[in-house]
Amino acid sequence: MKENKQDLMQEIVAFLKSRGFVFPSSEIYGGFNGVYDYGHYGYLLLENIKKAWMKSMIQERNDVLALDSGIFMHPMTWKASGHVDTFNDPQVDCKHCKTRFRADHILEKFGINADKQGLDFLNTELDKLRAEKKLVCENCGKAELTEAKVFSLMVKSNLGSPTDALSEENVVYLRPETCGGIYLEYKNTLDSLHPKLPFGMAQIGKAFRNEIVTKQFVFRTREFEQMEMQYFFNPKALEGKATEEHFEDWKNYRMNFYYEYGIDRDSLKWYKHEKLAHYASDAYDIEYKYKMLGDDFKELEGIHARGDWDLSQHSKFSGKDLSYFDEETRERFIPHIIETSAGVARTMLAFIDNAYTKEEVKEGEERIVLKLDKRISPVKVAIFPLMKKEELVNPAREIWKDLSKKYFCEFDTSGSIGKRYRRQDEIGTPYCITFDYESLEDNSVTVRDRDTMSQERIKIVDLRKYLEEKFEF
RNA sequence: GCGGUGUUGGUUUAGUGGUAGAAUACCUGCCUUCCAAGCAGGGGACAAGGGUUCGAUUCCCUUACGCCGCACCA
Repeated sequence: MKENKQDLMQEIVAFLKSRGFVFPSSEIYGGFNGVYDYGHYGYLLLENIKKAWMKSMIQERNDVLALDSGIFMHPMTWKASGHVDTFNDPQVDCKHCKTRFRADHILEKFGINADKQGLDFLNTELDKLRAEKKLVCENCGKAELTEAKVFSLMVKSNLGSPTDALSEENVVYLRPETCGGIYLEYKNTLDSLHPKLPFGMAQIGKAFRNEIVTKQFVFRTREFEQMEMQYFFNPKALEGKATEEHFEDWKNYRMNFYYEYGIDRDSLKWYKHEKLAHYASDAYDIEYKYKMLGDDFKELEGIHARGDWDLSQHSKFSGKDLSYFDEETRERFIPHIIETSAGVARTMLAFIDNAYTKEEVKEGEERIVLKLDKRISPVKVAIFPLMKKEELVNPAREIWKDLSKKYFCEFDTSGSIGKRYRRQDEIGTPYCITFDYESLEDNSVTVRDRDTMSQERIKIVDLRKYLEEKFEF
């Protein structure tokens, strides 16, 4: 099992590199830890996943609005959110065996609740334990633990003038999550688009974290992309839903997204957070069982009830009124929030993990197929002339030209026809169209299906209609 | 971050103190054509830096990156 896990992971990583999906960053300089680059097909796949998310979250709802906010934000943003002061892991090292622990975890073992506490508190408590000679290394047993130190997960920039940059008070950070932008543009959105509660704001974008450890391919990276939505509602609405109902609705809606795009139901499950942030009332994660990780479940998306904490904090720090006046209840209040937050790369990897299939085609011969949902396949249609002869190549190219106006298409003349089919199977192209000698006579082409490998003869004039039906969602 | 281990064409790998072979992929030509056919030809690699040595891809050190375990994951 362990060997399988490693093998499949390495196999898929090599596959994604050799087929132009995912490259390690800066490889010609020896590599750069914690960042990955996406090649042609990887980019197309990511775009399709993001489009699918936007369609589901915005286009097919009438209560969620789009946003694209900056990566740089006012420094106060992260003070209000608590990131500057608490978005870090206070660490304690053992001088003897070099093992590193989280300070709050050590204290919790002694029954001291140290969650989200400042350094002073942690060190005072650690000192007390040290004085009682209780503070020993869990690993080697020696009493040589250092004091708690902070490793900030926030990525600093040197934006601004040199004098500004020197001031600790005005450090500009790269956003560690995208939702901050939503809170900051909540008021402008309310004032310009006048949505009524309940409504949501959604955005996709990059975020940055100075992770101490980055491992397991694209699972934990320092630069990553998020798809986030914040849903604002009145928890006391007379006619409306209660918080729990909103929460259940969003849980179902998000889980259905993965079902609808073809992820196996058995590979998805809920994880309930037992330890909640002090402002949160409920928190669940959607987890996916990665075959390439030896069937380990890993977080895909979080759905969290955040109360009115975020808007209250930003209201307090900015001095601006972020409340909402409910015509129905004649009440003014700070809306509560349910957040859905998914990682783009993890989602992509889950789709690939789920779609990566090896099939026996003939005796002892297998093919690799990416059985992706048609809607997210990087390339929709590939067009081949049966042979590399002018009389076949030219009309085939005309078909490619026409279909390319509507779909992402490839045109390939190299190698045997079988080889070209296999190549498209590997990148998940749902349909291959072959123009042969017969086509010159009957104005028809062969359409070959990725999953069944079956073929149909279709009139060239009917191709658009045929594909439209196939891609009808 | 700690410990272990590794790094040879795009990918998968063989091998060596005297600068390397293969499979596959790719390109060209011929031929063939509906599921990775054949023939001929071609381009392509010892992670980086330093040391030992007449000579280092090979031995030693450092760094980078990967993998496994531990720890960590707002």
